[in-house]
Amino acid sequence: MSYYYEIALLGSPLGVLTYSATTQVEVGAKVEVPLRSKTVEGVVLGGCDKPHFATQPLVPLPFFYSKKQLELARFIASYYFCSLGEALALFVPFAHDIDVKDVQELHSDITLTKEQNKAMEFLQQQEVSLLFGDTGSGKTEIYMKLFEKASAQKKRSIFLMPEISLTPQMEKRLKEHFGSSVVMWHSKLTKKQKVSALETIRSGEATIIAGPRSALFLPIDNLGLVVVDEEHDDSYKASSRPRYNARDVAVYLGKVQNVPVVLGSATPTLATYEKYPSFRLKGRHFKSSRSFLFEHSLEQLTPLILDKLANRVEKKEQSIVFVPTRANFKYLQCADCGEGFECAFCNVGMSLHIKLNALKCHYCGFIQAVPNVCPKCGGENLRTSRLGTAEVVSELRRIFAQAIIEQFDRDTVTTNAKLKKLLKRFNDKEIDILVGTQMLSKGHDYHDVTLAVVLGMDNMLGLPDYRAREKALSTLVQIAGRSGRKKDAEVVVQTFNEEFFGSFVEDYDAFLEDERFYREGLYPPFRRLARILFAHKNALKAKEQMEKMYQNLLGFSQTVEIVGKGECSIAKVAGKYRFEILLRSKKATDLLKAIRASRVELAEVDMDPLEFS
DNA sequence: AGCACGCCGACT
DNA sequence: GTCGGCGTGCTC
Repeated sequence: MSYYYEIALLGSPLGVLTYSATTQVEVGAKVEVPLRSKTVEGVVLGGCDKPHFATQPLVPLPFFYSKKQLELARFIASYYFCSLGEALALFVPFAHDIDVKDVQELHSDITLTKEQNKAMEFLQQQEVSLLFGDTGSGKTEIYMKLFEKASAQKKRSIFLMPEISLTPQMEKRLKEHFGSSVVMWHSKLTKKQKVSALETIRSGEATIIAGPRSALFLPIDNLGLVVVDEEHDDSYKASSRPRYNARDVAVYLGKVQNVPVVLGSATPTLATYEKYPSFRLKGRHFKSSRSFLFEHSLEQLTPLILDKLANRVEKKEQSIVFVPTRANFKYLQCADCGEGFECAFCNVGMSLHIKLNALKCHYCGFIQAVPNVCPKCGGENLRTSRLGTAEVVSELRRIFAQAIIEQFDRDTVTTNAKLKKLLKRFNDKEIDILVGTQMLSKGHDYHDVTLAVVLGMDNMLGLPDYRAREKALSTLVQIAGRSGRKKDAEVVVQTFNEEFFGSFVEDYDAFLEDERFYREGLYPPFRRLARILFAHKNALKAKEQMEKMYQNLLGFSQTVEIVGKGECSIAKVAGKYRFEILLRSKKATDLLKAIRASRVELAEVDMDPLEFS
């Protein structure tokens, strides 16, 4: 007697395949199956009739995906256009299908202010809601109180944060109140750590499961709440298949599990602000004040900035300097003939890294020696442009020889240990000036910063992205929020757009209202976008597929607008030529319908895209 | 004729 | 995605 089952292959873009078994196997069971000359893992989706072709046998494994995990995976596969196997590969299965213990109740000494209490009560009444609270207004305490309330109902909570790098300090903070009821989960855990984390979840000891995107996909019973902190952060969007947005998947998870979802931010996206009811939590419970100073200048270390920094160094106070670019300079160019130094594999300029004595491509990692003369005209006048963190650090070290100045970006902070060490040194006052990229703006606590210098805002604002204003302003607000926690602080913003930043930096509500008019009828959240990418090392092949899909899409002109098609703005990355189609519609379902019916090979669908290069 | 490389299609 | 079959083209 044989049984036949449809199997989704984990991580494979292939469709469902049929395998046989001599005994019955449960739906959701993890199995091993032969594929070609290899053994791969899969998930049983259901039984089926004996097929007309010969089948191979499956081997059941002692792991199971729950009905709800399967349902969420189906949503991801259909909305984000990947195979069910690719979607299921995100999930962690149960080690046993039974044996779920009671949730432990949490008790902490957290007391909320009147306003925080009001916020909590509001959030508890909504299915999905936004906690729109200024940096330092006490959002985290509200989350913690919500976790406590959920545990009183014998329910557990998922707490999402944008990046692994933010987990250590949040872990510390959570554990101060809830001890071993907190478990952190992220992809960088060792195998052993993962096993132990899963054990605490299974045993019922873990009541709060916290981490970045991947924390959404654990086998959690008795879920009572999902909190997405820093909901505005682009890190929630996966940049490879499945290109899901963890914030949106969290909302869907809440719907599937019938559990409230709380999104929190000091700088919420317009999308979230428009879509969900929000509670506005104003003010900061720090007593210090913050003043803004706008300097109309191109991106550089001006006398004003150096003067302010000198003043802080003298007073033994701490400063942070934000620069949106890594390396010493983003570009190198021949001043005689204008020739730029492009990566051999990508259509992007190579960045100058003086420490490596090399030009490096920030897209594919290709490295080449720094040329002495222009390879095109032989000219010796090579010119750098677009200041980066490394250059700011070396200039500041030259100017302030007595001060300790450190770099804080992806080039220097390569491991969690380095991050921890750097943050500890900064908070122990061993560092005077911390120079960094976006990393600097992301939720790390600096207690005693009295000066924040913000460079490059105009470059961010000028990006060809409908969210450029939102991104630039939220970055500025977030960086400003890192300063002035204990003592009064100054924020120096280098920009020619004082009008924009000046009007909104202390009034994000007003920005959201203004932004609504700018986007109405054109951009999300009022319209939905999908970007279809075609990448291939043969440019013609990529282009042909784009044209083919374009033709197919023309049939949907009633519901879906083709905003543009052609070469991507970065036409080649890692040796692959890239073409795109950008689609817009009033309804996501219309986009999905049109894409489903028009899809061709090579077409990589990016729903609700955040990247347009 | 023998082999390396690259493209294309199938995978149960 | 990845493997293997096969065709092209170069070398012995």
